[in-house]
Amino acid sequence: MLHVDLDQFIAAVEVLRRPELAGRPVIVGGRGDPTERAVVSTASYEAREFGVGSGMPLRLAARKVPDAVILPVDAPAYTAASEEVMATLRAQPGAVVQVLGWDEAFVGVSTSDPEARARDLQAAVLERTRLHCSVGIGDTLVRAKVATGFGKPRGVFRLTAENWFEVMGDRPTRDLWGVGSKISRRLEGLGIRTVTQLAHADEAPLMAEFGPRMGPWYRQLGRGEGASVVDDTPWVARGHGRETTFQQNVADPAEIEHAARTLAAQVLDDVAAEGRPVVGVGLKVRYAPFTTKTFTRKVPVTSDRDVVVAAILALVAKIEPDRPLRLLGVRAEMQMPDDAREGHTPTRGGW
DNA sequence: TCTGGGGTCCTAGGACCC
DNA sequence: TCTGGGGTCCTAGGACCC
Repeated sequence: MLHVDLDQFIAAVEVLRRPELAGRPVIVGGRGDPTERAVVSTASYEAREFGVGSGMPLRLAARKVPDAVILPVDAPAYTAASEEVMATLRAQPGAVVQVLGWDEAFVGVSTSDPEARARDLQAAVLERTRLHCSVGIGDTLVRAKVATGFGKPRGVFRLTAENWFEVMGDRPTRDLWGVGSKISRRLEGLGIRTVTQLAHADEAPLMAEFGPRMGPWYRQLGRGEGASVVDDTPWVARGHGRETTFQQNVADPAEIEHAARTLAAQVLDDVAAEGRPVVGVGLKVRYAPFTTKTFTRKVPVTSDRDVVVAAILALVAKIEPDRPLRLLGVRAEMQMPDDAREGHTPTRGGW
């Protein structure tokens, strides 16, 4: 199968509608104001030259690139561009498309010449959307996904059982899709630093460290193995959440309750648009400087907004008084339809 | 230079029941 | 007379991804 990833997607969409920005360092994040609490969503390759990347505080990015063009995040524009890209992929003969986000998808195809297929796909996307993408070819989802990174920008790369260890074997486990900084550090505690070491590790210590599901799964990841079928079952959201980071920390209970009610109203609008009842609520708070706590609570299946708001306010009451808040988030879990996909192997946000 | 916002899934531990 | 073992449900927290 193929994995398609648009190159610097958000920055590219911005440059398309402002051609004069081509070749300039473009940084997209927050409301486009580098004095605010926000992070970089995407930086153009020109900006990356200065060491700017996704997730970096906008303030810091602005200092690194003094003449950067800093733009606000315009989600509707990216959604529209994304839909055109995905429609292009779906229009490919025999293609099964599994969307992973605004700028990514797996594309299942059967072909004797995957590289040619990948080039065709890049050409089709470029012609219809004027956007460039990179394509990974793999015999599993994991290998295709990892392969794309070697194809960037605008390239094609193939990763299969044949060359997996040759390409990935000596790399740190952090380079795997699903291994972040915390897991790679815990793996190091077990004496596992490289992909090859993970692939050949004993299962028992992995299970003891990560549990009965995740332990074996990490080892499988080290081998690049796992699902090899692209699944285009429509995605059904488990819930919706809204959160805000306060520009100044907030301690006033009345102000906190007001913020919670505002977030709850937005969440309930998103939930209502799906037409499924609520089965649980959650509250996330970040106390200054940066300690995060979550509270959750089941509710009897309901579509009554007042009932949901009351449940959320009951969680608000658990917030420690007199501790300034930096962030407040509200979430609602919805009842899942009986036919929704579940019980798949863990990919943690990956599918 | 302090660290967004939207999601998903897994694990541990306590409560409760038989 | 202090006490087993199994199962399920719920909450909190952690980790990852885009």
